[in-house]
Amino acid sequence: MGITKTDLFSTEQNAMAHMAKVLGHPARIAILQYLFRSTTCINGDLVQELGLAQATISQHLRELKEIGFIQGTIEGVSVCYCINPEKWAEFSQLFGVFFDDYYVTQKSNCC
Amino acid sequence: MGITKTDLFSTEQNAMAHMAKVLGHPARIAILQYLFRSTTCINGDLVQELGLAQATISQHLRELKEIGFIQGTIEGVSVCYCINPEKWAEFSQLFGVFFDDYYVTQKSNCC
DNA sequence: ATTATTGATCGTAATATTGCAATATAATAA
DNA sequence: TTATTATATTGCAATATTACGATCAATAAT
Repeated sequence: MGITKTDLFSTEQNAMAHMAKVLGHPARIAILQYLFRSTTCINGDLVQELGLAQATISQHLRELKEIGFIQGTIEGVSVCYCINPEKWAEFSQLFGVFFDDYYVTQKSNCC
Repeated sequence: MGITKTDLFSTEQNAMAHMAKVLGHPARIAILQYLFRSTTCINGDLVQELGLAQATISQHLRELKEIGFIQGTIEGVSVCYCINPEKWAEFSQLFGVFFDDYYVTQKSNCC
């Protein structure tokens, strides 16, 4: 099939999985880490930095933007991309809660 | 293509992405959350709990086990699955560091 | 021994993802 | 206007993922 049965799961579970999925590619991890440090934040730099084609980078940027990890501002001919601070904090918290939930709700370690 | 160019990225970036990718499916999120709370931790319960076929659950469990999120112990005919505490702590920390890295290394918010 | 029961694996169909060349678009410069 | 530069989109090929029926291997119950 290849299609995920999203209707079997809660909105939160689907959202969590979607967020993780977007982080599930090394190019997107690398883009985010590059944006952490970038002062210029011009899209074109990324094509130099990573070894991927411009079209491929553009696609990854779109995915990161769609879910909200990053935001883009048009600056003349180029586009300035950077982390979306509000969303970043939100996602960071969601992941934290997910991982901590194990410690909070744990009943017994039966194996 | 459909193949990820892992050689373009660091071991850490690939590891991070792989970990996120495994979390990138709602069934696997649901399985983990179920294991948080389970006291019996028998595999078969998951087939009842989620609405997926046994073969599908088994595949998801394998992925979770391969990367180390969970561990399985054979108990006669059935298999007892639960969170791997050491790995859980490790992965939790890696995600934390990744998200916090933004705040630590941030130079300027240029857009 | 025979027959459930449990869970893993195999094979396969349907769909998704990755990557890139080619092309389109949009803003500025000459 | 025309060229140039920067990014987005489209279309496609290759590969990966998701899901499940069928089957297999191992133990348990009869």
